[in-house]
Amino acid sequence: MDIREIARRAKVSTATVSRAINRVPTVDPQLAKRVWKVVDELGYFPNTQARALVSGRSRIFGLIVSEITNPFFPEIVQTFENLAVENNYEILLTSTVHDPKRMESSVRRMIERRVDGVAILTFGMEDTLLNHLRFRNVPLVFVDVGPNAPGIVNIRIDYLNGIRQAVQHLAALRHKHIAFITGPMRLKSSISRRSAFQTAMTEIGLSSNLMVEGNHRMDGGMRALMEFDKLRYRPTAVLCSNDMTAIGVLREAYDQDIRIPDDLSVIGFDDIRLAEFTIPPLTTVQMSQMELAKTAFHALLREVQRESPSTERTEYDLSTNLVLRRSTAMARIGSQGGKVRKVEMATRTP
Amino acid sequence: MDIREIARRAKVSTATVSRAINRVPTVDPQLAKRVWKVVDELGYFPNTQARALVSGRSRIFGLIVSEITNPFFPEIVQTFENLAVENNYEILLTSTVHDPKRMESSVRRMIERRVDGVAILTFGMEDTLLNHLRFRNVPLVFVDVGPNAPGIVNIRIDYLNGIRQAVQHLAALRHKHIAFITGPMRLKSSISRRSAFQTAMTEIGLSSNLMVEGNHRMDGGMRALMEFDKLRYRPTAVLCSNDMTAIGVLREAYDQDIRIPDDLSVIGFDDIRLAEFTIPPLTTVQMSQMELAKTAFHALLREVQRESPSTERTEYDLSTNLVLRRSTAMARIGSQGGKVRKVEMATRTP
DNA sequence: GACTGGTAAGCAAACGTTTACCGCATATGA
DNA sequence: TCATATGCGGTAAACGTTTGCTTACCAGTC
Repeated sequence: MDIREIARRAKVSTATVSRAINRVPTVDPQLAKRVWKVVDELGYFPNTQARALVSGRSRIFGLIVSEITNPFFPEIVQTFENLAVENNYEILLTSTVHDPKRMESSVRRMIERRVDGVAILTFGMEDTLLNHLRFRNVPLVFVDVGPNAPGIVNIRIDYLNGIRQAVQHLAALRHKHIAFITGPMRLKSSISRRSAFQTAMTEIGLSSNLMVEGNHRMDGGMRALMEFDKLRYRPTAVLCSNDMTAIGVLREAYDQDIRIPDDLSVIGFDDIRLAEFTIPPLTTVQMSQMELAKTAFHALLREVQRESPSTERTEYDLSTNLVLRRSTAMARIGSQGGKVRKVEMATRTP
Repeated sequence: MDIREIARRAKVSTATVSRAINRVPTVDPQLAKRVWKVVDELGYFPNTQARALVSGRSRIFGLIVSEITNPFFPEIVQTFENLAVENNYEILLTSTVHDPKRMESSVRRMIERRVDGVAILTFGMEDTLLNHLRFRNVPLVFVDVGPNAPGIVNIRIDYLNGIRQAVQHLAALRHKHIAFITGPMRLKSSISRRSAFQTAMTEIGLSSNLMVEGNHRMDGGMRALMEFDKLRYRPTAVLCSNDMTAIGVLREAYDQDIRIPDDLSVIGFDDIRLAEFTIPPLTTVQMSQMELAKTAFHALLREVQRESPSTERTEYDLSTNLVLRRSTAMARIGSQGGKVRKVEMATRTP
């Protein structure tokens, strides 16, 4: 069943059917109605591949993420998809799972399907791959790590604002030994977060030498907390490079009977949906995934709709903000964080 | 840059280029090498829309889920994608967000993009929509709720096995008052889980009248726990229709100072990745998302590869199993679950 | 009545592949 | 030497749309 079948039955030409379906205003309302009647009767749906072939637009946007199972992304994917249906686009979702081969295959898939644009949310991409895309004039949106080249849209994240709020919140609660668990240091975003932390600490005259490297996953947070135990001056508060790390800290603290927030204050980063439901609910720096997705999508849409290939480099800004929940508390005077609870437990347990 | 350009430069016909690229064995190795050389030099990638148009296969599988932000799905999507890249397929991911309009648009998008098959993981679909797909002979995979019709693959979940294990585990821990928080009762899967619970309870002579309806989300679990407070005989253990509900219970228990598992044992269902990292780690019934995704994908692949449109109805089985973690404990003799801790707290707080 | 201008519909080319079919060259057997 | 078989490469049709150009029709003008 194709457009010709419709044309035959509606006794018009295929051109008219095409125009009617695409709601071209010059077609006579009578004819259009006749066409639509047949279309509905037969349950006809236009073939997008044929459309794409002749029009040169696939109406597909690529979305490259690092891994779909990272709770940071589902919200983004969902928002992206919502916008896609609103605008008659499809999403080609691809994940690199931190594997260069997969990154390469992602790019290949994008090109083979002739996507109209790609949002790259994977914090880094090899130049040769990037060039494949650039060479074909595919509109590109990066977050944070895009090369500073014409025709590439960058979404810049203002890490400092939220992290400063977090640090100052802890300082106001009398914390002096504030630790930071970084992300994997090969990631630009990890580096940015860490230097925001250092800046914020220095600003208020605190030392930022209490740092250990995590991996943006829960086990990294767990291990980091164990690292702190070995230290002479244990932190009374810890800021994490993302929420998953913080959740790992919460979990390890539970195992070690370190009470959160009484014995240790914890702050995360990202504000994933789950942060509201941890135990205790996690105070964290919000970086809105919805905003991020919206910005990326609309940037792509804008690039696609402009006729002349954009030459200036576009930037968008995304701010971050502390959201207070229940994982921080006043530092206990003169004390360090750590295993204090075990004793109390002993008195309590029957 | 197209196949003709390659042909011109390699001084062969487009047919030969096509054959070389598709690794048809009859083409002379010399020629093939020449073709590949040009292909690599120019960075040529075949246009999948043109391929799809002439071959009649899009090499796209549809994947309809209810919402991507539900932590049950990312694992499935990831597995699906991994299999897709292995087999040179793409995924058209679509979510219904529990909206009939979106369900309809999902189906339309699948048809317009001419997917080679659809996995429907959304626990139910209207008949008229279903017929659009069936009419076009699109291979379909359902979980649990597929109509019992020829050509439709169903993955049947053995809820009873896992739920029986859960119930018997609780019974062995001396629990008598075991509650169940259902999912939304318009879902077939919710009904199946509930009746598995009833069966398992009846089998061992326990009454299964302690049930309240949840919504498969955290807030549903929280509300359900509050419901129990109003009861004369409060449960000492609660089984949840999914893990998100259980996480809600954990969270509400934390707010009410109900200790898990000391005061209340909690068991979830699904075993999402997160279940290992709740506080305390959640004992739950595992229904492997990876297995589910693999089964669905391979079923689709099989349907696509067979030449004659399958006429017999295919079924696959997926079993469920209890995985023990730390959210269950011995029932306290003669006691009911509930707010006992608050008193102790009072003695502890300075 | 002939011409012009405007509007709406139709014709046919084009998009980038795959593949059925054909033809040519070489090998094979008589 | 010639007829036939074999194998490989090329020609061109086909896939289902969109859209530039042409045509047809009608009304208005002189």
